[in-house]
Amino acid sequence: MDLVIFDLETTGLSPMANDIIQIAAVRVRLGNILRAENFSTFVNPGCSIPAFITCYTGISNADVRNAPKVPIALQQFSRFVGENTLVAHNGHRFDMPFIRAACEKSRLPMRAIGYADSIYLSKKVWQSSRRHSLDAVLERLRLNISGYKRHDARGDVGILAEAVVKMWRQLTPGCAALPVPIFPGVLPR
DNA sequence: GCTAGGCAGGAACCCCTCCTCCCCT
Repeated sequence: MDLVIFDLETTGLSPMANDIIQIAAVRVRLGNILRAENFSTFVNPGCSIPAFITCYTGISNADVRNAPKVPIALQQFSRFVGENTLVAHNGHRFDMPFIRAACEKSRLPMRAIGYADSIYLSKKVWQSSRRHSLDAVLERLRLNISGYKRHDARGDVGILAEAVVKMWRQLTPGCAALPVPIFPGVLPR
């Protein structure tokens, strides 16, 4: 069983009011990042991207104009994931609710998929800390992120994969099983 | 020109509700 580390960029924070504009993912097997096995796509949200989101993510209307719409992009992502376990940072509160809402809005038939939230890895490694943002995790792990573009799903997913593997090795040196809860989520069927 | 929604977890209190903070784009 592999892990699929993924990240979404969206037009805002509300799964009901906002839409996905980029999905990126990379596969991890037994604690090793399989960099060649990656997925990334811009997503055409069918609406204009707010200026502050373009400022924050660097993703413009021109980037998504010819991209697949949400249902197609999510179905492609779902095929890439297969039956493997998803991992996202704050996925429990952000990414997975976004995917569920996007499926519901597009009336896509759904299937069950397990997912973990890397915030729980951070909470397990640094139990006394209250800060578990991705930036806080990167700072504590002293990861060199100079080759990655932050707030672009492709960059963030590369960074997150490195962070997940590093925390995982600290908690379970053999990287046998992920030592955090696996929650029930959904992807398009 | 535009910057918001909702969960988790703690406090106070005894089972909920309220409150505050975190975290994501």
